[in-house]
Amino acid sequence: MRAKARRNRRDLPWRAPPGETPDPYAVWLSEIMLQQTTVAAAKPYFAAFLSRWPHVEALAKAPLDEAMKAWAGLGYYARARNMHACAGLVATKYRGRFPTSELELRELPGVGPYTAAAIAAIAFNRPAIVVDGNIQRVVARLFAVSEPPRQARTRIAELLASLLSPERPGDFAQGLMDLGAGVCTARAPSCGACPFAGACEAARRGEAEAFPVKAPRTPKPNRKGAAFVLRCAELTLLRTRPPRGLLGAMTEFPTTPFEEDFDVSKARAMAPLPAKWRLLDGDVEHVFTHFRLELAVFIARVAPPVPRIENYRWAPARDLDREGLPTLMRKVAVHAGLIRSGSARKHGNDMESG
DNA sequence: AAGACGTGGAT
DNA sequence: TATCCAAGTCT
Repeated sequence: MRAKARRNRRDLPWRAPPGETPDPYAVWLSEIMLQQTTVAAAKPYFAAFLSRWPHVEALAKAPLDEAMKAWAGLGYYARARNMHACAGLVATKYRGRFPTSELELRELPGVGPYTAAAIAAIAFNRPAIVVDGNIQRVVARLFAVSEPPRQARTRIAELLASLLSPERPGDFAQGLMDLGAGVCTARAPSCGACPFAGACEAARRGEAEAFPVKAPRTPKPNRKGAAFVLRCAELTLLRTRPPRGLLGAMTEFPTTPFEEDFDVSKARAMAPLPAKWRLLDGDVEHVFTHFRLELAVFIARVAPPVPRIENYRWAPARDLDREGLPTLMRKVAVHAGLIRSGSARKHGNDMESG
């Protein structure tokens, strides 16, 4: 079993070679990036961050907006704000060394019950009970847990702890996560390849896919709004969103609020300045976690000299990529013809497709 | 306690 | 096209 487990081990950039101790900073950074995010999406960001900020004190010294720019496109931007605050705290309060206890880790911004346990187990080999989405699924199937994971989290943790007390908590947690990611998958699990199939109640019933039980989902409302793309010479008008809430602290084109009953015909009055605003054909469509957005895009051009507008700034339209726009705003830029749809992202290497 | 909070890929 | 899903946290 151990040999097999080693063979099936995923080789990931934040993992230390077998037998070696991983860098706590890299473990922490990867765990923050992987929250609700696929491995494939996190990889290029992880590489870019580690290369640019090789240790926690370097990241702590970086201006917040630089960290936000580097995070742009990954989503859940509160993670980036908390990440930066956490780096500052570790650099000062802990002199650059991450605390090793689950309790202290849990107090760091952006570090919840899962991440605290994961860092304690993986980086410090502490006997923490690590329960992520993969492990919830594995345990829910093993015991045919009848409640959705969110309600059953404590019970799932207890069931997991009752299984065994692993010698190497970090390897145990990561092994279970790999099992969930590659065998005990959400859809079409490979029970025939699972070493625990014989002990699995869901598999015994032949209904592995029925677990974990799904919570009823709330429908996504539709919201509307408008964005304003203003050009002056080779510059375009940008601003920074408020530090909390949707896309908090991220760069954007001026926008209206996003509302269900938004009236596009009244949008021009909300523009950053009076101009000959032209409504572009077609909306920008974007799906957030909790609502769909149809964004109308207005464009206008003003003649130099470049007007100074409080709370706004002008940036070269040529290299908007360096502004670190969230995906919604990239779509606006594409729609307005400022950048091409295949234009290289900060970390991706996707080529122009047309 | 339950909603807010992004994005891209797979089905 | 619609829905689901991916190493959750904060309020």
